[in-house]
Amino acid sequence: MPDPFALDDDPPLLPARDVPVSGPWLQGLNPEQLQAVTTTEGPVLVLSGAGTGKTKVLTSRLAHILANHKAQPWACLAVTFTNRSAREMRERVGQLIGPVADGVWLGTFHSIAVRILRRHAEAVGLAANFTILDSDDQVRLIKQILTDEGIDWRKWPPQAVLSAIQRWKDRGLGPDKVAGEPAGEFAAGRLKDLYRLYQERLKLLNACDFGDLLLHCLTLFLTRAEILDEYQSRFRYILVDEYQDTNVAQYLWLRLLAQKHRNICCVGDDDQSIYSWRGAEVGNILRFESDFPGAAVIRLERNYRSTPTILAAASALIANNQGRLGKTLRPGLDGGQGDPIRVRSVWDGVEEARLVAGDIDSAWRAGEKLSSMAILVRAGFQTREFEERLIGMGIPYKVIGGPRFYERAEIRDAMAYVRLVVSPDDGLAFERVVNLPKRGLGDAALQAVHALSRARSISLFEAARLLIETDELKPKPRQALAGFITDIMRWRDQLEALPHGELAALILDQSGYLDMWKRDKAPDAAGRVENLTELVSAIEEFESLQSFLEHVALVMENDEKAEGDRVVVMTLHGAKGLEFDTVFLPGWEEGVFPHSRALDEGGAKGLEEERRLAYVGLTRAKKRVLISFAANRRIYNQWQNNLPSRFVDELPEHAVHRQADKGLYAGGGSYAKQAAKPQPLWDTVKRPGPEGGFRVGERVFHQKFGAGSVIEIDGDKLEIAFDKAGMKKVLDSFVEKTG
DNA sequence: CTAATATTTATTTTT
DNA sequence: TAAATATTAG
Repeated sequence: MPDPFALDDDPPLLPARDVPVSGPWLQGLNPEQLQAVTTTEGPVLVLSGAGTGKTKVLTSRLAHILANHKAQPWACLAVTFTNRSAREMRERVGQLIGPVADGVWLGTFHSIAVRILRRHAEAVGLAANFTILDSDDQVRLIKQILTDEGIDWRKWPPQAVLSAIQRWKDRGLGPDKVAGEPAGEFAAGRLKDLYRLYQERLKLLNACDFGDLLLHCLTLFLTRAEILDEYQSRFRYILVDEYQDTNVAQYLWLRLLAQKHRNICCVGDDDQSIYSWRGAEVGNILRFESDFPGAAVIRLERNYRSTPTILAAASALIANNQGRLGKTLRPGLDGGQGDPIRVRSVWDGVEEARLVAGDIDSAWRAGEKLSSMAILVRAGFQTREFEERLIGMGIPYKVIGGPRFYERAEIRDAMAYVRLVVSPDDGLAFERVVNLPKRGLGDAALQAVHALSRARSISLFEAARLLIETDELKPKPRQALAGFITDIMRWRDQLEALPHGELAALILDQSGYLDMWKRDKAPDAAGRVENLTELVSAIEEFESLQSFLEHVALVMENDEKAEGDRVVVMTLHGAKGLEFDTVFLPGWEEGVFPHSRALDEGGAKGLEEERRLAYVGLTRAKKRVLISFAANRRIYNQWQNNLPSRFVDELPEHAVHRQADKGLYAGGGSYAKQAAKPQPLWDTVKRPGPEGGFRVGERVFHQKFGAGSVIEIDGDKLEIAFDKAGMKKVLDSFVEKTG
């Protein structure tokens, strides 16, 4: 394979003890980091606590290997979990040593697996152009199988079947390997059959789900020794990010690949393992030394992010977990102890939101950036109360973690059209859009298509094409279906002729799909039309429709960057890997956090994972942490009386400052001990507000509330009568004048 | 086939 | 509460 960035034809390996070429990539590393970077030979486990510079180590290490000509770029494999970290790593290595880095096999587990699998697809019974299913397709497929098998899918939700199958795949178990697994009562004990049928259907469709990417790779390696050998020989150096999050399949995959050269470096933190419910095995990191005898274990404990107080609190909290590899975060920054962690109790969720938003507001007025603050919640539903309050106060914010672009219905529909044009035999795409927009094709017509497709073992598209030649269907649906088929074929003919961006736009237009949304009067329809326009321009960025589809399958971007200066509101899971000056941790109540369900389902292990989540939350903060809990919370319409989270009591007394609402916990509980000492967190300085220039009676528009008229003006605050939302007080910078 | 009504069920979600 | 889904009446 010719490579423009080749260093040598066949680089001689340097003797292990040779003096390494030094360079910018070794600058500014502390002794432990330096050791982690320069111990290139043999297995290395880097236990990297929060904020100890793990990305720095990974990138410097890769740069070090390449700059010392220890291996060609393409003999290095670096795997991450997210596209975001892959991108960041690529950029940073590039900055250190230039474009040589481009040749490295650097990417997510899944993208690397696809790359390998495309080359050897036939060895696992697929064609090289196999498609990768999204979760909608998977559910649809399972639903079909359940129907075929006469299993009531209302009683056994397809989602649940799917997640059971996924857990098996996470553990590297194919349908033939689950024999030893408990059958369970699920779907009358037929779960294993369903798994087998599901896999058969996938093969028939020439498709894969996400789990398959890894699983098929494993099968490939285990059944074709020569292929395994090729990759084992190729990858002299392997680097793994977030090792604590690997599942069994990924672990086996890595272990196979690393077997020959044994130069594998895994970086992770057992204390930040928060994805076990998705198949991640902390065991992988705990077992590393026995799996790779002679492994060097390097601990990075010097934290360059948080104040000593925050570190003390986080360390004390996590010390309550059993079976840790054990690390102690040590402050690595100069400066004082920092502010104590504030723990505050409030009456209810509304008051909690008021308190937090008030703090944010005064910090903002004091000149603090909104983007330096974050509200981290346990579960999505908690964001609402904060949102309402922030809107009310006119504080710009961004909730991160909503539906992702490529998961929106309109985007998936549009992509189904594109898929169908690129590969008409894509049955799932066919089903998704045959009757969208409504063409008058109902159950009856679709049943007929399905029946024929099954009887002749042909695709749905093919079956439909035959069917419209017959009188099987009533005239109306027959016409409709014929129109659909000819549309698809016509677009297909234009695949070569038209630039693919134009073709995509044409498809959306002629299919009537775009029109469907344009005509829709629902409030979110306009946004959907916009999304579709955005999709078309995204398509234009790619070489071809095929490469676009591949990109989408693999890169379900969730990198919504908060544009402008905004407070971010997100889940604790979403915050992993990020940092903020000030972190608000609301909802520290038994049942909410730790979440009762985690406790019910996970028992003691579940509790430990919740505690790790708390640890992740605390260690996101550079300067300040503000924890709060409400005595009363309304959950699904009923009021609950909550006790403070046990995690609150696990924080060391010296690091916290407790503050209780007057009258709350007055009986002498620990929250009455320290009376509320009003103590402003930030100095209040008037923030220079933008000159509004609004007039009473003027018509304005607000993102959330819609159109309205100004009723009263109070400095930069406006009292507005919204046509739909009623009377609200908002900040002038949040509304714009209309016509 | 569609639209209106009833019922259900509420963690976390890197790809 | 409210969103998502299932049922049923038109």
